[in-house]
Amino acid sequence: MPALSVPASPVSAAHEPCASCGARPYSVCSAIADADLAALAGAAVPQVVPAGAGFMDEGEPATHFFNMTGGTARLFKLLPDGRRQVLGFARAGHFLGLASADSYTVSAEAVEPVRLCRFSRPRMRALVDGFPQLERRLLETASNELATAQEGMVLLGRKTARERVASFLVAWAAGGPSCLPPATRLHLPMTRTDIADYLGLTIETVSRTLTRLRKEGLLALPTSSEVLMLRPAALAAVAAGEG
Amino acid sequence: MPALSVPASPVSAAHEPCASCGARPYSVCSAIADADLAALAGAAVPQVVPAGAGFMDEGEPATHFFNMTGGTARLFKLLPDGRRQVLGFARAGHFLGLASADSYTVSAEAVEPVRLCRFSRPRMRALVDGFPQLERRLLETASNELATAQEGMVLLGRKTARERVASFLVAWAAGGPSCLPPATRLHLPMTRTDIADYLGLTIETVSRTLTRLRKEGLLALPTSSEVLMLRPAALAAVAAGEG
DNA sequence: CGACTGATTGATTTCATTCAAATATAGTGG
DNA sequence: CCACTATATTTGAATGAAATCAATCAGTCG
Repeated sequence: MPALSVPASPVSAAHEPCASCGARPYSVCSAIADADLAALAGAAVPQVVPAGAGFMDEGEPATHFFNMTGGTARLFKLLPDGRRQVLGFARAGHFLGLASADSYTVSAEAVEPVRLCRFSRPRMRALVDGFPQLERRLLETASNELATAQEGMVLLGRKTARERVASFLVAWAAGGPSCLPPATRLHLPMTRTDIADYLGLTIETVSRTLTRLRKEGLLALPTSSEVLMLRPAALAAVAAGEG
Repeated sequence: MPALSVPASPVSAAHEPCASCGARPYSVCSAIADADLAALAGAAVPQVVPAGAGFMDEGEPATHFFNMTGGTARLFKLLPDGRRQVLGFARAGHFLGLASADSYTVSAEAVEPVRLCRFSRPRMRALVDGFPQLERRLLETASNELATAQEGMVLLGRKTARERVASFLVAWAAGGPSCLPPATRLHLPMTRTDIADYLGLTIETVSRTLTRLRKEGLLALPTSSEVLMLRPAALAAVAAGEG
């Protein structure tokens, strides 16, 4: 093991990134001041997860927290017979692994290649102890996640297929970096199966519903993974349960 | 207005309660040590909410946090046309009002008379600043709520009516003070409409499903608000998606 | 005791699912 | 580059679980 000295260490390139991380402004990491970035970088282990691979397993010991810096992941839970509920899709800035339990309560897989920073529990604990604002930020994050999940319950419990699909598109459009205006041209990296499992529907119903919205002129489907919102306000109205 | 003196104030009876509060061990208040209870009691305003009354309104400015000390409340969200999704039922020890937003994201009404302590935002902020363990406890609470809501998404998105009703009963049985073993005799203070709106079903389906579970011998219904779990393990299996 | 609200039961309908097939897209090796 | 295979998506027809419509039954409270 090397001595305690650090400034300009051999792995400085790997410790540098926090300062230039594009996801930082949108993530919990923004709670750490520029001057303290070294501590953050020292705890973060960058990692790439290839498309389709899982990196968090429901029921397994929760050894790490994850902060997404790129790509898209699906969060989901499985029933014993294989039925799947996708809880959401995570993009850059999303913090994963929050759970007071010592096992993960959800699973996560990369939809498209994911870049993330891994924090071991002990190191995360040390960070939180050293930077109390970080804990406040985590609480804020957890509260937002909670509100999102509760919105998900409304969608799954009380919305029609049409409203669910519209809600998904509107939320996805708004879900980019929070400073940008909602996009009207969307790229959907996930499959119809992912969408169906998120909306509590079947792939056939998702497909039919998209076709219907297209025929009604609310959107266009240049390819199966591209959506052009032609009447965003109308889609938002449908999503809200008014259309 | 009285002077700043406080110890043994005229309202000492109202400032005493934290020490003898039955809900404290199960609530976020357990983060505050006995020695500091005065600070807690100074911030808490006890309140009684009569059955049927609301005390938190989605969309209204989030001026307070609430800590339930008795009774049962329903948390819910409404769609513009009146469709309702009940997000959960809160009992003693439940902390309400968590939201990074400055407006409430959910509404709350008393199902049966509710006792709670109200904390204004500024006072809560002061408490959290003074007792960092409290913030940790809040994060823990929020994480648990998140896990519960995600479980709710699985229920609403992928479970059958039968599985939903069984899940509700099993969760309600387990939802008492966390130290007690799950009860097999349940009292349900909420109406079938509340249950239906929680499970994403209609009252007719809830009623029919309960009748079916009764005919199958999994439970008995001495009155419409009393449930006797005759085969708790079988019910748990149904709830988990195995029955 | 009637009027009211909430719960149960029955008959019918409907929205989404399931089953089935066709079409489009992506990937691979010749 | 293209044929060929595998996978994903779309579309169609039939089925089904829960919703809706409708009526009865059971408690509660002036």
